[in-house]
Amino acid sequence: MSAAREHVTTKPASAEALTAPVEDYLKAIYTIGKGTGAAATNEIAQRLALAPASVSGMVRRLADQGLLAYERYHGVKLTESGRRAALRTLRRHRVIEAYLAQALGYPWDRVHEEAERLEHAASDQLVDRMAVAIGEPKVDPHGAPIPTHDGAVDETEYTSLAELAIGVPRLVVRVADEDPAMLRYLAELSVVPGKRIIVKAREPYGGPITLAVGRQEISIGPALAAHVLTAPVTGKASGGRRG
Amino acid sequence: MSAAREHVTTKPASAEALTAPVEDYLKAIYTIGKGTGAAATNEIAQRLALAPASVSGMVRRLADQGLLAYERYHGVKLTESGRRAALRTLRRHRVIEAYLAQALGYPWDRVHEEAERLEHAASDQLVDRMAVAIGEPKVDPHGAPIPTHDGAVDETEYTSLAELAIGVPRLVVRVADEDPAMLRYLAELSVVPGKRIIVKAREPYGGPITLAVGRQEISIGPALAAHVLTAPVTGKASGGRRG
DNA sequence: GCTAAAAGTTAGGCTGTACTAACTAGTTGA
DNA sequence: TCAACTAGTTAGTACAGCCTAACTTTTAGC
Repeated sequence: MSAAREHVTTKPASAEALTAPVEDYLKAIYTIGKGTGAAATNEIAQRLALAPASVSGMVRRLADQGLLAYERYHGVKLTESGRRAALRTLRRHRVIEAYLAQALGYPWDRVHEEAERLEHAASDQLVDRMAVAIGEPKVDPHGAPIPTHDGAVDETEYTSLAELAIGVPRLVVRVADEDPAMLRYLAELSVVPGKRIIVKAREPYGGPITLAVGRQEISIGPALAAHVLTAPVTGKASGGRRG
Repeated sequence: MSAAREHVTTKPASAEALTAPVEDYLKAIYTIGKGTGAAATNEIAQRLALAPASVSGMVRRLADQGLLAYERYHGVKLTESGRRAALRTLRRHRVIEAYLAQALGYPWDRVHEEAERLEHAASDQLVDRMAVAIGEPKVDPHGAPIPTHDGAVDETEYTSLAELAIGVPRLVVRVADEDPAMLRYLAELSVVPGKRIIVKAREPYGGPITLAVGRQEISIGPALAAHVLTAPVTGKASGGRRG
């Protein structure tokens, strides 16, 4: 009897335990708005593979809950509370990805899908333990920055391979994480975070981009190149970890 | 239009991807029926903390899906397919519990709650990797047997501490996993899987049971004792692992 | 400045899972 | 044998999320 009394389910302060779909909306809105900007209904719908009408409905409910600011016909913006929730989910997702890759040997093209489900089920507690177990990495396996426990995140904008100047050495810092086939292809080409590359040539009208990766020379299309982000090569930055 | 058509959701062969509530029902029915017996509506309702009416409804749908055999007013029994699904979930749950405890240092009173959510999100792939990472244990941290990948499980029935003969040395093999406070209390008393115990005395009318654990002598109530399962002490069995 | 296209919304429906209230079937004890 | 209790069911409702179809608002090009 007195033992049962002790079962207090300590809720982490404000958190009302968002549903999986809600977390997905917030994540999408955050990613579209890059943290601070606005997101259009259609863009949210496309990213979540939902009908725009569904987004209209959900968005109104989320606004009622104070998670986002919404003006009819004019897109949405996360509130501070919505932003915090989005970053919490993003942290979960990326820590889980990193953990799966580093601790369980998951191939980097499969971590995203698994994390997509686990991020809604794992507690913050568990995620923190995972982070500690792999040495609190700053980025996930695709180079995306991992938000800290209290919502700080590196929002540096990087230049994609598609818009790079020719002849300047760069460091690959991040690649898009959603398409497994693309990730396998990039890994084959050694275009992975931490690699030094130089754009050698770019053909006009959507033509191929030629680049040097290590001692190899490869050609990729602009659609793929747009999914590879790069940073300047500096003395201190190297090896696939930023910080 | 044509883009929407492409949304093919490649289902993994037979598995229709059960929802979390469905998996919970199957698990509950399996546990109540000990694998083969029947489960009463009210018992399912109580275990899942739902209204009996809700169970009636769900049970009919599960019967339609071929997961269980159902005769109105006479309880339900898992079909072979239902049993397989239940064991798949049970395996997930217990491997996750074991992994959390062994690989991430989770305290044994918290693994159950976390696993309760993760079991619905983790892929079989991930669960297998976790199992390998901790050496394919046969039991979870509370001593519950872990079903194998192909649905085999140790269904040995053990004698609870409440119904034990006096003076006979026994081995604790399993404790109930759901109540964190109870688990902390048991750990305090060193009543954990693998421990040798002897019942020294039992008072009638629900009175305390006195037992020797190591060099200590302790007294517990029959309600608690019923949640501790024991096996005979043999030469080969020892140390908290069965098999 | 107007009109057509694009973007977004509302209306109405469906499914899954839960609830309460009211009813029925099965069981048990006098 | 049947009344009363227990167990289980049906009926009707709700809510979250999704959908399509039809409508409205905004925007962009002339």
